[in-house]
Amino acid sequence: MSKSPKTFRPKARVPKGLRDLSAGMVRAELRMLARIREVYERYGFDPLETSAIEYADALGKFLPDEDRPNEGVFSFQDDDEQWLSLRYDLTAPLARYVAENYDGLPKPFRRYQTGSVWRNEKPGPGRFRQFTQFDADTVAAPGVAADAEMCMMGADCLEALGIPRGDYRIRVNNRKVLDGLLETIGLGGDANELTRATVLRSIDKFDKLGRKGVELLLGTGRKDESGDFTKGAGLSPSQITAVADYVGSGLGEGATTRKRVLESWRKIVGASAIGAEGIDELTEMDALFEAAGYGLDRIEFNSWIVRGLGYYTGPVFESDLLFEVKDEAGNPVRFGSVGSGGRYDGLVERFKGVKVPATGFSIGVSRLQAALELLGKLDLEAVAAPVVVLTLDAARMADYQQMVTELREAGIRAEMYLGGSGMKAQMKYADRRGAPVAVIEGEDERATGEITLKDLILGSEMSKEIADNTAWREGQPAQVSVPRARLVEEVKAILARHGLHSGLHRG
RNA sequence: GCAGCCGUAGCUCAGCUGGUUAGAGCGCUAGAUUGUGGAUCUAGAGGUCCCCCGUUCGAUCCGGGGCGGCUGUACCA
Repeated sequence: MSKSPKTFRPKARVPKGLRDLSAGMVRAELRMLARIREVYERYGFDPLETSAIEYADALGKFLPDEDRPNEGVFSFQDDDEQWLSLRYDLTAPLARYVAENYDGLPKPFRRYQTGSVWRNEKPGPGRFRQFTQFDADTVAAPGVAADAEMCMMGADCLEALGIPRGDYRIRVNNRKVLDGLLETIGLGGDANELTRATVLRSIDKFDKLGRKGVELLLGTGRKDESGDFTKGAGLSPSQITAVADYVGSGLGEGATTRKRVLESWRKIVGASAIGAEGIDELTEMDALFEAAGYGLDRIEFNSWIVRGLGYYTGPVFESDLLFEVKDEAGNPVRFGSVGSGGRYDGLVERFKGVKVPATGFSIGVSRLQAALELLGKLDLEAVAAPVVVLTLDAARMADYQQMVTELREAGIRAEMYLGGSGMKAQMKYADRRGAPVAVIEGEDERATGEITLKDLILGSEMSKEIADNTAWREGQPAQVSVPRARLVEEVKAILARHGLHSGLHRG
């Protein structure tokens, strides 16, 4: 029990679902963004930035009310009492931007955008409350060529990020096909809207639960591992069979080509006008994929891709990683899609009252990065640490400053030690920083007009063979004395020996 | 949101049927070594035992509530 008066000490902790990114992670993300940007630029998209905060009503759907102002989005009230929200994706702000600037934009309007988005929901593996997305969208393009382009570009991005062909798949479906299926089994019309939503959500879970699980969800319901029960759609046995047959139709021996998949779907939903339209659209996309040489190893038609309800109106697609990801403990982690998109013809209409067809693709950069990190495929060490100039004499700081400046002017990443500890600690600091070279100028050196350069990379290797500390220190391994005037050249020589160019990048 | 498990130093964890000063390993800071990274030895710093309420003479331990974490599920714009 503390008897001292209470002093308030805030607990230092990052809010849940949010995280700090250290140097390696930030650099890794920047590199990922650069690679995606290159692909988007090559496809002819232009950058756009919009604000992170929007009026809540402009984002739509999640209008905060007094009781539950934070359902899904982070919202707060401005001075004038208007509700503001942190953007939860980059598409809704795009719709606002397009509506606001409609007359001045070239149409079709093609833009890419990256940035943080925020969602007030439960975090999970690779799922954060603040995360980075990288979107490309084409607005005012009615034909499915725009959708096909998104799929191919998505594949290009994943490969540009170092994911080999075959380790990912762009999975494509069409909401019109799903609507056709529902119509075919007698679930058309306004009265069945809720049931339709439940059926679509069940189909979406095929990947996770398999045919058996989906059939339970379509029927009476399903109990999960924790004993929690999910209510089913309550379909009849024949309806369940029809849906399950459709979901299974894109798989296995029947799916040797995309055309085959479309043929089997046409048999199931072709009688419905909307279903036939959806299949015609996918047929057209297939022709474009073929013309561009994007085979089944990159893009497939997939019956269980549904995506969010009440949003997409035509082709929908997502990119999935096909290999298993395991966490630190070796348990498999289910990562969800690392990119997704589709056609949304109604978003701009909210503002303008006229339909503006649009399609887009969004890469979940943070989630993809988390997956690559667990795979050990994230390149974390591509920037060389700075050369460290030791500061052994407080009265000679100007000399050290001069050395650092010379190195920097030569394009070498360098810093002088700015802490308050002695030489041993300074060496430890240089070591921990991963510095390739330590520059030492103490009394001894100054007397002779020389400086000591210590090759820390070489020294680290040599230390493995030296058992005795005294010998290790007295031997002063991997260090040379050189004239002060040759500082830059000699440091460069050591860096070159380790394949480092100027200390800025690894060779 | 719902369900299950969990919550003790920076990290990984001990801890007596509820009893006075809560421990270890690793890590951190420093000394041994007038100016040298690893190893070794030594010392030091670091804890409202998640929070609140209750039971009790007394709670890190028992009960209730809350918060947080993990897993499953729901949702995923």
